[in-house]
Amino acid sequence: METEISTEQKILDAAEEVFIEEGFSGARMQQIADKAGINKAMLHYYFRSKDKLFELVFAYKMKQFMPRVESVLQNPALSLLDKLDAFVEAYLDMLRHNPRLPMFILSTMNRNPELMKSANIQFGKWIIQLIEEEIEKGTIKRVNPHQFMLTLIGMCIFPFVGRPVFSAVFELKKEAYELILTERKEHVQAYIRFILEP
Amino acid sequence: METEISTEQKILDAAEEVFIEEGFSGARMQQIADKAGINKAMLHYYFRSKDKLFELVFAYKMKQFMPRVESVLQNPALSLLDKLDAFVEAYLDMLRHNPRLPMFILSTMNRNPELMKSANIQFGKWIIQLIEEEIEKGTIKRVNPHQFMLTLIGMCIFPFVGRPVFSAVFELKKEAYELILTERKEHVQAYIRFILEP
DNA sequence: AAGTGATTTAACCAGTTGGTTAACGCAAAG
DNA sequence: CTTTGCGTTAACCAACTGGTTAAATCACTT
Repeated sequence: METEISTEQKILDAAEEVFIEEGFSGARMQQIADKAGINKAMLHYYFRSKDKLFELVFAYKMKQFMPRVESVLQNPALSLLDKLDAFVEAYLDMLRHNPRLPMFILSTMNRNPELMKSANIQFGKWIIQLIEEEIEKGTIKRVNPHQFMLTLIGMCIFPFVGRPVFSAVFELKKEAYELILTERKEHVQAYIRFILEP
Repeated sequence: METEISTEQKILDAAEEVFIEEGFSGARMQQIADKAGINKAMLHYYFRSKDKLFELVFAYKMKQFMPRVESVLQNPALSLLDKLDAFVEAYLDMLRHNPRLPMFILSTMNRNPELMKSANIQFGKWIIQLIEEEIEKGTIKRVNPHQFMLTLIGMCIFPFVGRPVFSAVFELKKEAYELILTERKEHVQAYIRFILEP
């Protein structure tokens, strides 16, 4: 049985694909219409303009990109190490299912930094505070929280945004790079423990 | 005294700025002409087409982006740790002078992976081989060379491509982020020693 | 001064782009 | 059966885009 997909949703799906592949200025309304299997005028009927359509797609993708970790972070039964482990686990899984997401968000934000409004931002402060508390308590080694988080997030994201360059420089074929991505989770988690465990 | 700048060079400089700011599809030939202070027809007189002009700019920027480390890597007077230290030192300095370079290269390569031809690629193999040799000799700890290099390069590049997102999430103002970039070098070098020193 | 080749300009052009419009189809409501 | 309002379409449009052209200007040689 076929699930009915509304025209609106077909447009959003197509727009997502095209914007991620081509970026805002590279994307063409006609291309989105074709991919959605509809008339170009429908795009403007449902979403007034290219800008509006892009805003919606971007906000949706941004939500996906920002880790939803409030519940994990606030779970008192978990140590900081366990929390970070869970974060890396979930985040790397999500990225493997959306490998082009990071480049889409990062490159869009680079040309349009004010777009950040559409995102939930709170968890940054929480993590920093959490790290500082644990350092005070002496349960983890003393590190610079921002430098540490920059490295940690970079370790998750860079394999995806840097893939073409990295696999060219180190002459890694598709399968070899896939293997690296598979093993990345353990590697990052080992890094966390190695850096933080007293 | 004023140094004469050829029209050709003025165009290249302007094209570089515009392509880096806007990307290929976002860049406009008229904008490049305006920035170079010349007529649009001159662009086509000196460089046949937008594609040709972009290719030149990209190849030039790619050369800048790829670290030139042959001499350092092959200097037998330096230990691997010293070589990596020197690499990080030089590379982070270069990036601080060209903060938008990484995003330009990475996003272009993501949409156009075959452009890699224009780059010198050899140093990847050398570094991997070097790391494996040192592991054999027991002078550094046993690590997965590719995972290690992915982390190391990511540590250098991510602060630049991820800046807008990161500074928003952690609510870092310009000065705070600049400080982090300043301290990044030491942080990366400390990481290298911490991971590799037996 | 006239010729010559490279450089520069304004005007132009055809194709593309985001966006609009007016008519049409069609199901539900009256 | 007619009306009403949403969904859909083809045709259209003005602005913009990369690219061209023919004439003008400049620097230099003869």
